[in-house]
Amino acid sequence: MNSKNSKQKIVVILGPTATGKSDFAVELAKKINGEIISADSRQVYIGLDIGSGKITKKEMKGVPHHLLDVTNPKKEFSVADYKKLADKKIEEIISRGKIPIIVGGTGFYIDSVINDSQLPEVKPNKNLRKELEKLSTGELFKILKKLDPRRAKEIDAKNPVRLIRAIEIAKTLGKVPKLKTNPKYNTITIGLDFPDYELKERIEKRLISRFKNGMLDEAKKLHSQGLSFKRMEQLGLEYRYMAKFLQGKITEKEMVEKLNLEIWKYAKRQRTWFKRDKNIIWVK
RNA sequence: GCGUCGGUGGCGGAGUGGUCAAUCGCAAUAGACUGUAAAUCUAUCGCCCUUUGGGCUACGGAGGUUCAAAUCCUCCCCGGCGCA
Repeated sequence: MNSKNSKQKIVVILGPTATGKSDFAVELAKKINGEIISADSRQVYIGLDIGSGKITKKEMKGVPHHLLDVTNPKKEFSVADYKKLADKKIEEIISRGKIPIIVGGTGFYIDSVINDSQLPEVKPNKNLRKELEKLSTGELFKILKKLDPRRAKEIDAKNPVRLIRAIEIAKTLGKVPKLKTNPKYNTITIGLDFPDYELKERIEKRLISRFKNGMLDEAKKLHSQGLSFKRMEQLGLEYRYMAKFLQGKITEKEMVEKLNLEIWKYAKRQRTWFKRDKNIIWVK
């Protein structure tokens, strides 16, 4: 009771894409003397601006923003990287006597921070992954089962990404440690959302305006700076379909149609993730 | 008008006498998520019944052949193409 109340307060603003989280956060930050920490797996990359919906300097209205532009898109970035940086930023903000406001749509990143998830300290092993990628999920599952029956029992046996990472961990640590969580902050979480038809409309309008604002040029520029189309496709959504278009794999019409649909589907996936947290205060 | 190819589930598209409520892809719906998370993956997906199961209605329409038809035959309707 007491210990809970003595915990530092932090605010989280989340919700599916295109719900106006950034603007909402700026207004709140001004009111409560806060600083914003972005929780967006794409906005961490330098140069992914229009396509990722990164807030502009002007839109920040003087409110400090953190964890935007922290790495090069050619490099891989992960939750673990995010968590380390976010933990540090939170402490810094608190030490300044201000309130940290975590804002974004990447649920996995947000949860890792507010739950203080103890992710296994095992770095990605490129060579191992390359080898494992050649195997079928059935084979991968067998390997994991031998290494760590406990983890094998609960893992998604058909998801190669999950299986490979689990094997990677088990190979170095002997097994995959049970995930420990231990929330260290007193978190208040606000969720922003809209009814389906309205969110779809917002997604469509936003996509049009992104193209108008030179999103395609941004993609071309990124490529000319050495970002491969393969990597761009990995980044998903806007970047994925612009990369396909720029390679002539799809037409412009297909790109736009596919994007509207895929962004909507993404929004629904985000909602599914957020449903697990019953403490979110939804504003619709 | 003649010829020809075709009309299949929300869409695309397999199937060409039985093992078909009908491969597959897309969409849709629900979901998972321990360093790729805008990523990756799963389930369901004609209607009804509580079921490993059963019933019903279905493959443009109407008849017919057959023990059995989405699959064969006849006529009709619709679309593409070719020739007039």
